[in-house]
Amino acid sequence: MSWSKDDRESPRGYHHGNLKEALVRAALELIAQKGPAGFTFAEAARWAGVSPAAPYRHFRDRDQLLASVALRGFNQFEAALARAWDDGLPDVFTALDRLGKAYLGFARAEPAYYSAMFEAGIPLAISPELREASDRAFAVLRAAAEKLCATTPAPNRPPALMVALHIWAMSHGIASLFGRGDAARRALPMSPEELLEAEVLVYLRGLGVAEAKPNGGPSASARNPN
Amino acid sequence: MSWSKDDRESPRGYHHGNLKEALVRAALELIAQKGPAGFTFAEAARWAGVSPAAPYRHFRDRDQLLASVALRGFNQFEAALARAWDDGLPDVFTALDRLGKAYLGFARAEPAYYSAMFEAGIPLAISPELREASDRAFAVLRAAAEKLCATTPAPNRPPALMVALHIWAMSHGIASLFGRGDAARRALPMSPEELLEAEVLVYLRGLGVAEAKPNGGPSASARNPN
DNA sequence: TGTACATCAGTGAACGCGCGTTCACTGATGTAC
DNA sequence: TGTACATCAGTGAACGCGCGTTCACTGATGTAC
Repeated sequence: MSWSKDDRESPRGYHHGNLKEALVRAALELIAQKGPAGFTFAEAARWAGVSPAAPYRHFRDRDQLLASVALRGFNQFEAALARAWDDGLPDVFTALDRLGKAYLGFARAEPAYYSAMFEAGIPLAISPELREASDRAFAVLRAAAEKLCATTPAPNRPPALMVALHIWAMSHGIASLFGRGDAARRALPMSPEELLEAEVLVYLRGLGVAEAKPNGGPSASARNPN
Repeated sequence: MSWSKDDRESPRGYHHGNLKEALVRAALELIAQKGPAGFTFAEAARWAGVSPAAPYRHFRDRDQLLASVALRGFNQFEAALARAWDDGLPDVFTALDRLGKAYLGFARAEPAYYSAMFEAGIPLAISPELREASDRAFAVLRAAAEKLCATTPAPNRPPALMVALHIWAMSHGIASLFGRGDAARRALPMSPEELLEAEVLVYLRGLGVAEAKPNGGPSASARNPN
């Protein structure tokens, strides 16, 4: 997120070369430092080493820049979730546990992306790409829910969409209440990861799918919440 | 939230009479309109019909005013939750369902309070009162979790603190992802209330406490999520 | 290979604006006697 | 009951500042011929 070699290596002349990219990175850095509110168009320009008028060549306004940040965030988020889920291999429960950890990991490692995506108040309707990117990210959760539900015999199989929304809500709830270490937070009896894992475990048992692996739980690091 | 009779009835002379109160209300109104970021000290003063220097008699800065808003928010939140929980009467499950609905109801009816409390980035450490108010609100969830856990035989009774945190995370997750109608949101197959109720039901079944009332579920409006 | 020209990305100066904050002040209120 | 005085809450003018936005401009790049 800080200056990388790429930014500095050629001392740039009149043309920046990759200003759009640099502005997105500047925005990320500023959001990380001061929250989505504490970032201004002018400061992003300064950060990119460019005059205050230059950003207007690339973004109509602040919101469009923020939307651009959120868009990249959703893409990276989707990639991280998909990588963790890995099509449910080697088994649904192990993969689901990885998925939850990836969710929390992303929120913690990329708080700027996360807040641009979920807390900055950018409406998804601002651009079709944004909505699509958001949908693709959710589709990973949805796919996981499908596979999970498929382990239950059809008669009382829960609706996968609902399960996906529940998993999302649990993950987001824990991420946004306890997931970012910096702010003065409530002391917890366990890490956010453990808390989420336990929550999902209980939930799965309630769905009637977790019984499939009664001995030891879904992953090596699982602890019995009882 | 808008001008009530109290504000207008005496046309006020040199002294406002209740400026502190009026500033808190102005902040609430402004936060409701434009989010916690889009509210300024100066505008709150204008809203209260007072010179821009006047607020300094009552608040050191913007953050202290925001903290004051959050403090009142926690107090009202606690009251609403406690009223809904009603000591777990007539039975734990009915009361818990009311509690969840009260949580979502508060977040929807008082988005300004809710975001000052959870999203404005005010650290709880800013004042002891704030932390205490927040603790008291959480204590209601905690009490509910205690009573819930007490329905399970001791040997594998889940830790109440963990259960309280889980319930909080579910409620907050749903409230902040789907709970506020205004922003362009994702289309849902059910209302946030139904979604949360179903989620908690599954979770309770997973805990092993919901079996106590297998027929019909915890409340009249409960739907079997299967 | 060289030249003319169009296009493009960034400049820098300027503007109006609202904000946060300060200051000496003044009008209102309450209290001591 | 009246007067003097202290305290307090709000005034209004002023300041420096950074922001968003515009404008005519200019340096660099690419392309046609």
